[in-house]
Amino acid sequence: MKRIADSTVRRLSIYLRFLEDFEKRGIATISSDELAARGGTTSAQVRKDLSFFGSFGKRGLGYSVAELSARLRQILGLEREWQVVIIGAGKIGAALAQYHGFAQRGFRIVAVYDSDPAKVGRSVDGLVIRSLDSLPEEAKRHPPDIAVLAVPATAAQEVADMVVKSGIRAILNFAPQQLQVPETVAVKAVNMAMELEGLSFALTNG
Amino acid sequence: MKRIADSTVRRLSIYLRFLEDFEKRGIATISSDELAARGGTTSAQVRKDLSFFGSFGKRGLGYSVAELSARLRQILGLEREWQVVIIGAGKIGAALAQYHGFAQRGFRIVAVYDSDPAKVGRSVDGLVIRSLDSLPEEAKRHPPDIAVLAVPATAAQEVADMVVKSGIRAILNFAPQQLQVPETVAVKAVNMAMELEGLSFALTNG
DNA sequence: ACATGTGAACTGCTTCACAGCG
DNA sequence: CGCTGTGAAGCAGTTCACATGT
Repeated sequence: MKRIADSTVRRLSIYLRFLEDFEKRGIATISSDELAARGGTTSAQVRKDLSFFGSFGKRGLGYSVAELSARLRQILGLEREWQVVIIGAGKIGAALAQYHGFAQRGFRIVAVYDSDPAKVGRSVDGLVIRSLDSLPEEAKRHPPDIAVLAVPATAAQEVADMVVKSGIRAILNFAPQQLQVPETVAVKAVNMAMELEGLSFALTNG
Repeated sequence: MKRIADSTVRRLSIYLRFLEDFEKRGIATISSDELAARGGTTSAQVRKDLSFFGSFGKRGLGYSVAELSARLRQILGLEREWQVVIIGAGKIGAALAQYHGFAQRGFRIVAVYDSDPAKVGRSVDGLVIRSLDSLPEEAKRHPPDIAVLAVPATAAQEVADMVVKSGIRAILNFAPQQLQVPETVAVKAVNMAMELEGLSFALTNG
C-alpha cells in the first residue's frame, strides 16, 4: 500500500467521529460536503482521503454512514482491542488511567507502572501500580501493544529504550522530550508545552 | 512578516528546549548540525527555520547558545507572562491545574471554571473553582490570554463560543471535538484519542 | 577550513475541475 | 442532475548545494 500521510490519518479519525455521531442520530447517508463542513476541510479533501483506500460512495448520492464508518474503523485498526500500559503514575499518568474515554474506543489499559517504590502497590482506578523494573518480564508474558509515557522529560528516553526493548511497537509520549527510537516503532507525541508556545507565538505575531 | 508554518514554530520550541539544556550545562556555542541531531531533523531545516527571523549565527562557528535561546524566547513570545484559565475541573482539567510545568514557562493559571454546581467552590491546587457563568464578566475585568478547554466533547463548541465572546483569543482544546471559531482566534488541539488511533493505524498497516 | 544563509530544485500534500456514473 | 472519484495543476514545506563570510 502507498504510504499514507499523517494528516490523512488524522482526518480519517475526525470523519469517523462525525460518522458515529450521525449513526446515533439515525442518518443513513452523508455527502463529502457535509463531512468536510464539520471537519474544517474541503469536500475534495475528504474524497481524496478516502480514495487511498477504495471507493465507498455512490455517485449522485453520497456515502452510507454505516458502511463508511465500518470501513474507517477497519482502516484505522479499531476492530480489535489494543492492550495499553501507562508508564508513570504521577498527575498525568493517574488522570489518564482514570479517563475512561480510551476504553470506549478499544484501547484497554491493562497496567500502570512507576519507578517510585512509594507508589508501587497503590491503586489507580482499580489497577495496582507495578514496579517499572517488572515491565520487560511481564511484557514477555502478555505483550502490550501501546505504551503511554507519562514520565518526567529527564527519564523519557531511558524509559522509551526499555519499552522498545520489551518489544512494544507503539508509544504515546506525554513527556516534553524528543524520543529516539528505531523506525519500526511508531511514536506520537502529545506536548502541551509546545502547543501553548504555539499559541504564545500566534498571540505575539497575530 | 511572511506567514510562518506551524511545523516551523513547533521546531523552534524544540530547539529552545535543547538550547536551555545546553545553557544549563554551560556550553557557549552550538552548530545547526548538533541542534538538528537532537531534534530529529536536518541542519538545513534548522538554518531555514531560523532564517525566517534573521541571521543569528556566525559563519564557520555556529550559534551562541545564550543569544539564540534569548531570540527564540522573544520570537515565541515567552518573555512575558500569559494568563491562562482552565475550563472544566474534571480529571483532565484538575490534572492540568496541578501540573506546575506550565508556570515554569510563563503560563500562569489564574482561574479554573466548571459548570457543575457541585464542583464550584471547591479548590484545585489552591485555586477555587468558579462558576462558568461568571467567566464573561470576570474576563472583562481581568482578560485572560488563553483558555484551556477540558470539557466533554458535547459541551466543547458551546464553551468555545462563550470563550470567544469573552474576548479570549487563544484556545488549547483537550476535547475530542473540532471547534469552529473566528479566524482571529488561535486554536491548538490536544487529542489523545486521535493520536491513539494514529498508533492503531500504524500498528495495523505497518 | 568550516558552518551559515539562501536561491533553486524537489517532494508531497492540497485544490481544482471535470469525466463518470448512479 | 448531483455527487463521487481522480488525473492534473498549484502550492507549501523540505532538501540541496553552494556562495558568502569569518
